[in-house]
Parts: sequence; structure tokens; C-alpha cells
Amino acid sequence: MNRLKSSQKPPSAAFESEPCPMPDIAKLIGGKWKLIILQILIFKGMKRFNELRRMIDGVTQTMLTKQLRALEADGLVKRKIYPEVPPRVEYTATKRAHDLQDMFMAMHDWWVAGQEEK
Amino acid sequence: MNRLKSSQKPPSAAFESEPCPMPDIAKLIGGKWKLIILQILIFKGMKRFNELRRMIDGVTQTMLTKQLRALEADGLVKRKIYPEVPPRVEYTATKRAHDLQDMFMAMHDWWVAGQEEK
DNA sequence: CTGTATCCAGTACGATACTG
DNA sequence: CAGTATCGTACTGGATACAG
Repeated sequence: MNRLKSSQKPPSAAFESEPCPMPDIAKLIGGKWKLIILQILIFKGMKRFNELRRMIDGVTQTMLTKQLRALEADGLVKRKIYPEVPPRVEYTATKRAHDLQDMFMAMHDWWVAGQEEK
Repeated sequence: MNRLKSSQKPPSAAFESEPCPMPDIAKLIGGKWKLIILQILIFKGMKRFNELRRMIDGVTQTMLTKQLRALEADGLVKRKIYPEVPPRVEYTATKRAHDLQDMFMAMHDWWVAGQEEK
């Protein structure tokens, strides 16, 4: 079944010539929690710190902070601090992160399709 | 600039209800070299071990073997061994891996767009 | 040519306690 | 509420040598 003979897909011009630094991309979204953080912020909108904490099963304060800081440094997450007491911090996905929607959709569809085949 | 007000995108039904285990996906493609290996095998077709080794800058034999074995265990890469001397081993992307094309394209486009904005 | 075996370093990850 | 600090562990990634 399924022997690839010559071409399973047409040109796919994108990858033919360029080096396309996948390692760099992996750096951005490679963390254990980054994908799920981004997914939440992109598709569900702004969240506060403890909201995220509750939504992500198994994450600790420490790791959530670290990954959020890394995402912020990479320009994917915007952190807005309200100088109140008790403190309030809101996290939102940047425009750059929102542009990842298509990728997330493709990723999601792929995963779902894989589950159905079982 | 760019304040997200209510909805930057329509339904995006995918993520609304499901948990969507991004951690599981990260497991599959989270390795340092997995993305680039898959990209090569998916878009450029079958490759032998040392071909991959030469195409991927900086990878060592050990790591290439490990990541290929992991991908094989996850059903993303097919390993075909020819009982010859000298030995020959061919690696190809499975159908499941080929279904990742859309995700790779989205990823690539996103990266390119990000570079241009600079 | 295509690996495997060992050993080693760096870092990613995590539990816990403490702070403004 | 939203962190920081500290410390310990697990795992990933890598250099080198060796093998079928």
C-alpha cells in the first residue's frame, strides 16, 4: 500500500530552493508548554496568569512564567501589567502570534485525522 | 496598533470545544532535528542516511539515528533496509507524515512573513 | 555505509518555599 | 494574584570510539 512513485504533490515551491530554518522555528515553539499557551491565547483570547494556570493541566507556576517570558521575548505574547492591588496581569497573543492560526488549524486537523484512522 | 477587539477570526470551530493535546503533538515533532528531517523527506522524497546527514547542517550520526528511530516509532518515517554490502538504508516519509504538508507550508509561510516584516 | 555503545555536558523541567 | 529564588533531577544533545 502507498508506495510513493514519483510525486505525491505538485511543485510545493516553498521548500525547493530555500534552506528554511526549521531549527529556528523549533526554538520559538519548541517548549513543552508553548504550543498550548499560544493555542489558548490565539483562539480564546486574553487570559490572566492564574486562568492560564488552571487551563493548562500539569503546569507549574515556575514553568508557566518561564515559557510566557520566552514567548514575550520572541514577540509572540504581550504582557500587560495593571499596577493595582491585588496585582493583575493580562496575557494576549500578538499579531505575529495570530498569524500562526493557519498552522495551528493544520496541526489540529492532522492530529484529528490521525486519531480517526485508528 | 492592533488592539484585538472582539474576533480577529470567525468561528475556528476546531479549538472551541476540544482539549486538543498540543503536548502530544509536541512530543512527535519536538526534537531538535525532527522538523527538518520531516521537511526534507516530505518535500524532497526518499533519502539515504548519509544524504540526510550531509543535508542537515550540524547534525551528528548519533542524533540523526536517534531522531529517525523516534520518527519511525511514531509512524512518520519508513525505514527500508537493503541486505547488501555495503549496506543501504532508505528513509521515506509515511502517508501520515505527508499529511503534514499543509502544516509545514503554513509554518514556512509564517516564518517568511515574519522575516519580511523586519 | 550505516549504524551502536559509552560517556559527558548543558539545559529543560519541576517541587518547594518565599515575596511585593 | 502573580510572581522570584533555589535547588535537584531527567532528559536531550553531542564527541568519540567501535561494529556488522
